[in-house]
Amino acid sequence: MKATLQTIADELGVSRSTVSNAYSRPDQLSPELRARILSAAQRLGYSGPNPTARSLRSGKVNAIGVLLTDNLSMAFTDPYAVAYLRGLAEAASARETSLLLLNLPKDEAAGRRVISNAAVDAFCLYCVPDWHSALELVRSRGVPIVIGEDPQAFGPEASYVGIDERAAARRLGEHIVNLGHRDIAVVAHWIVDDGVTSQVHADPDDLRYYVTGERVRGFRDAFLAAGVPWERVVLINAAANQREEGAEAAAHALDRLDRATAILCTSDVLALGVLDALRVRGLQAGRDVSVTGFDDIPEADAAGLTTIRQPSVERGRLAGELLLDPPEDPALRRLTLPVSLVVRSTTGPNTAKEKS
Amino acid sequence: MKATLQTIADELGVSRSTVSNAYSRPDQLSPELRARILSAAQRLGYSGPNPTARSLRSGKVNAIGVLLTDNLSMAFTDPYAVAYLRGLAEAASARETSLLLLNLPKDEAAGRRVISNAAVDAFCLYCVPDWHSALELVRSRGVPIVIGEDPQAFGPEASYVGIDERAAARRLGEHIVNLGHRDIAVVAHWIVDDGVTSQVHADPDDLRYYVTGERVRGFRDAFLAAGVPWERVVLINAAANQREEGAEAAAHALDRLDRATAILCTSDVLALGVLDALRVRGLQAGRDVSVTGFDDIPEADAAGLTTIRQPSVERGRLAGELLLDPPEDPALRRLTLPVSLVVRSTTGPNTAKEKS
DNA sequence: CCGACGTACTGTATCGATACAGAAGGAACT
DNA sequence: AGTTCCTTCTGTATCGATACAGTACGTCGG
Repeated sequence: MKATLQTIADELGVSRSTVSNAYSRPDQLSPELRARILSAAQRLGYSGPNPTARSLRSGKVNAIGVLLTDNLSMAFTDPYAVAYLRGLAEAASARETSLLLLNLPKDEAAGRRVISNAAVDAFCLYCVPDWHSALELVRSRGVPIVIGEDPQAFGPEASYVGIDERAAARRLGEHIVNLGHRDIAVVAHWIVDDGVTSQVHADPDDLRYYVTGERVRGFRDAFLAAGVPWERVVLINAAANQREEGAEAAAHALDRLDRATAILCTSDVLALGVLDALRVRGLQAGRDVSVTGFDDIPEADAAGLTTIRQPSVERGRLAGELLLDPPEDPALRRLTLPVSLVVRSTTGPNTAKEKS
Repeated sequence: MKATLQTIADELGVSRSTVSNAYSRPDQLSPELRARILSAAQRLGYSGPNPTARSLRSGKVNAIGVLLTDNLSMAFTDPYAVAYLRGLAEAASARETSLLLLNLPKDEAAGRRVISNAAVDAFCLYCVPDWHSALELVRSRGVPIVIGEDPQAFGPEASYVGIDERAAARRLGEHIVNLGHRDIAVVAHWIVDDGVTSQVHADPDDLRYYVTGERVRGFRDAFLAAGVPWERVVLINAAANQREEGAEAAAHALDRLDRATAILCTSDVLALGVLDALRVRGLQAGRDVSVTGFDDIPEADAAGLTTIRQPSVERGRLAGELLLDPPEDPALRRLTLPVSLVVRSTTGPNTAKEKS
């Protein structure tokens, strides 16, 4: 039989309310009585108010639900995701709030149960496939939501912290075409049925994953403005957002007669893999082939990678703050953060002979 | 006014129990009525039983609390920790249980509140400083606990999944002394007050962090057995378990006249940093200087690092299983997993001229 | 025709706390 | 002395569900 507030109250002959106050509102009772209560609690092995009961009554859980797809290790492995989570955890921790990691299993019914059963004050969605079936259920829970990707995904009532993915990607594309590149490959990660890293013919509007789609469309915007038709661009699907897949993907751009002179990637992780592939082939990034990434993860600096810097930690931190201290003004709940183009050594002028 | 079970019950003129059964025990009512209930719920914007209330009544939360020190990014950055968490999440997810990340803040009172308020069915402790003040509170919560480090930390009632750290380290030490090395440095991460990477004079029994202490003691066991006194060993404190600090620490072993011919590290991450430092100095690992790690993280293979392989993912998975499906027999709740010595290219015979 | 049984649903007690109105008693002020 | 106020504690209602015993009603074998 576990001790409860009532156990302590009976022991000391005081009311349950008073014992509750000893924990939750110490100013409501005399210090002496409070000391007696706490020592009786210690003696009886009572470790403080039951969190579940407290949550039921007070309506607060002090937890944010973080939705992760079943590919959970991605959330820990991808440097951008780690940075985001760190920012989120910082904001939460500062408010004595914890993160509940909700790993959505493949089975749809099980996923619905996980969401329904999650005791949380709010949900944070990031890196969640935007077509996932359980998302509607998240909204129906009626708690605050913050999203980090498609600003339209949940309608205007959801908070949003993101960047203008497309405009940012366009800046990378412009940088590349301004350097004179015309034989261009794009390495992107999205979901295709076979899940193999390979060259594909795809319309950027068909790519699953909002972020990937926007970034590729941004590249295309730049190419079209410079007179490079999309058909001339080699689009390569990376089966996962991993360095190895980036290297794999690069093979499709490098090991052919009309070798690309520039490879744009939808993430730094993929770009690092592309750089690996260059190294293996004795090619020099920035001279023989230009390479760009996206995100500016810590490793990008050491690799000299030209990329878009985005405030990843800040994104997470702001997401947490929007959930826990929402501003009155709805406009302030939809934040688009600035990014910057970071030009390093992996991009340079096109030195290849111009095709006839 | 949010809808509850009662709202739906009133709407349809049935009892609250029946509505509850529609969600939790579908076999207790006719399919037709259940369909009517679910559709009324949809109409009234009811998203299923309130998780908090359900938890209060049923006594289950479907969450495991994972204690992390305030250095939260470590948990996501350290490859061993990531692997462990992945295993834990796998075991939890298979049982529709989520992980509640409890980030203990520096402030002690706040840390106690975080632990007290955590609605969890069990706690998992790993990578938590063993001297942390909040740990006693964890035990007093009276829920199952699994620990991953010092098997004695919580007494026999806590489950335990670990390895024999000391014996494993001893195998590395024996490998090194068998190769003829006598001028040895040890790079270890523990907590000292100034938090600077530097050579120190310390007794292995004084190192804070159980794991570091055991591993260093294991090294010493091997040295002593081979006749190498501990005083001859250079012990270097790495300020953090990070690659950069490993490189920094290596300087203290390499940039001196009596250069060490072998450097043993308490983790692969540190060892990778030591290898970086060798490379910068034009030294070859395994020929000029032998280097060992610990853990066998994925990067260790590529680096050719001699190390101890331990089942990191498995450790996490078993921890989750012990918490969620505890075996009857208490002996089966205390698991010591096997490890293996993996000899790769970073260790080799001592080729330095023997000191006079 | 009767008792046993199964199905479908109901009603009340309960999980363990907090909120809030209120009571008792003493101090302070007029 | 009477009023007000403050401090300190009490008592009841309530948060939103589930457990479990109980009821109503049909079915079925003997």
